[in-house]
Amino acid sequence: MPELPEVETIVRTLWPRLAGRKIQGVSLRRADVIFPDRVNLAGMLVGRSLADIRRRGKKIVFALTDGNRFYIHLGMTGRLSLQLAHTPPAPHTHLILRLDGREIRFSDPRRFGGVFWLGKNGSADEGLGPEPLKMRRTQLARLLRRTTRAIKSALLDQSLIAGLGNIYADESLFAAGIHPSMPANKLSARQIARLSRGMKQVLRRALRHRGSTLRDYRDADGNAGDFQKLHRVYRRAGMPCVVCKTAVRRIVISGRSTHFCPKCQT
DNA sequence: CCTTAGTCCTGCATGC
DNA sequence: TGCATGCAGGACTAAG
Repeated sequence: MPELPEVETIVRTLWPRLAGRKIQGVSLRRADVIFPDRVNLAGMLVGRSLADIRRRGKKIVFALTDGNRFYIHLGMTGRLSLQLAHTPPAPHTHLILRLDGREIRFSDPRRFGGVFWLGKNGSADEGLGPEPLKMRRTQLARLLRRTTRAIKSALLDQSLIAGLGNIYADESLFAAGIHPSMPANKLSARQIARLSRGMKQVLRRALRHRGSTLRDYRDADGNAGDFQKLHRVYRRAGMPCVVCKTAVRRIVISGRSTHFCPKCQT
């Protein structure tokens, strides 16, 4: 599932090559991936140029030179790719933006993702907490102090911290040596410090490895990431902890599978 | 406040 | 071999 490192990698592979390009045409193959559904996307996009593409949380935010903006959320299985126009589109390609000889294509088999029109006034920050890589330890402490939920659950809450998903929440908690069930407001100052550091370290490493490809994720050029090889707990239930050899456990928190080492995480 | 369960959806793994 | 079933989960909603 694309989380912060995957989404950031897509933006980094997309934007440098698309700066200023004009959208020549729009092919909407499934109208129900557009929100709100009344938006005439083609009418708003054709003839406009790309002023910016950036990431906010897990959103890919497109800015047009006329001041309008929209974002794409990839959900579970969404992909955004830059391909030559003559390449046959992958199955479940819902939206195509034709540029010069190339196209930006949005595909998403499971359709948990979508294209969200913001217009000139809508904000991509809506519903999102701060960026984890820009967060200071004190800010993290402030956020976590005011909730009693399990820390794992808090890390997944985009309105608290924007960009972590199931993989990086589990990996961050392992890096910090914190049990995922621990109530967020019970973390010691020391644990907060370890989490602040561990979370950023995990995200930066994942960025360096261009994200994690378990099945679906690819960057805009179709390349897989390789951080999945460095996962220390995620989807490693029953396998020995890389630090202490204790079997990694899998439990369910907030309906999400959660992986941790019972010895290293307390 | 919190949690759980259900919803959306398809592809893949499993089991008979 | 082929079918049915279960599971994965990001974000949201409803219910308890």
